[in-house]
Amino acid sequence: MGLTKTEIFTDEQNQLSQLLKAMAHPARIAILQRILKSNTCICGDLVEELGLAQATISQHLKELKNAGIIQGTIEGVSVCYCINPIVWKQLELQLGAFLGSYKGEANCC
Amino acid sequence: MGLTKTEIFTDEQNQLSQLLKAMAHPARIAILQRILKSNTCICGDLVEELGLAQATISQHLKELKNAGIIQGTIEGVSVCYCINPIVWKQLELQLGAFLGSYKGEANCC
DNA sequence: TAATTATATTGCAATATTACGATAAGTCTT
DNA sequence: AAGACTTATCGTAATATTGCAATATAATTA
Repeated sequence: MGLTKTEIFTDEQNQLSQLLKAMAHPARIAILQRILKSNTCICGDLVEELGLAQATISQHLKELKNAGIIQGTIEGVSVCYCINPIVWKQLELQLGAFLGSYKGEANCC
Repeated sequence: MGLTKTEIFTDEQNQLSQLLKAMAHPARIAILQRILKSNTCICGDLVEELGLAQATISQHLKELKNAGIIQGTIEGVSVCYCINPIVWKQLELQLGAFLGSYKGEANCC
């Protein structure tokens, strides 16, 4: 096995889990935080700032890009990455609704 | 390799990525949604409602429990799971701050 | 055009995850 | 205690992820 059974879940569940998975790595959180901080985009600064090899950073960026969370633009020699506003907003809404649907303590456990 | 370099990240980054990872699977999202819906807890209903084997569900529950997102109480023959309010709130805050720190479009890409 | 710089891709080894059957462990009923 | 029932754990096979060196690709500069 070892293969997630996506067929049995809703599109929403699969989609949300994809986005979460893309963010579920400390390096990718660090990358996103870095992008959020320098409101402007960044590029290979990451390789210096995080302690990971260039190939590894590039791979993490690719995953974030594949998930649609960030987008990259070629800027001369380097590449400039930034948040994809649409996906980010969607994530914010979806996650907000999900997390917010918990109505504290009450009855259980 | 194949081993995440947690040493080089902050506790916050590692912790948040752990929580996200625990939720980053459609089955575990489905489980959480199920728990959120029946505000009360649930148990082996999941095995019937999701189309996964009992061992698989049990494993997913264990992961959610290990991450601290849910907690289980033995209730006679069955086990009752529910949200851990403290961790949930923390997640809500941390993620809210993270996602909310993006100040739309502006300059880039 | 050649050298330089920045990023992407490939190939690989180590480790992690997913799913499940089989089985163990625990609780309840009789 | 014996059986029924629920949940956990173990073992295993398939697949995915992580990280990096090496190399390829692309743009800029000399």
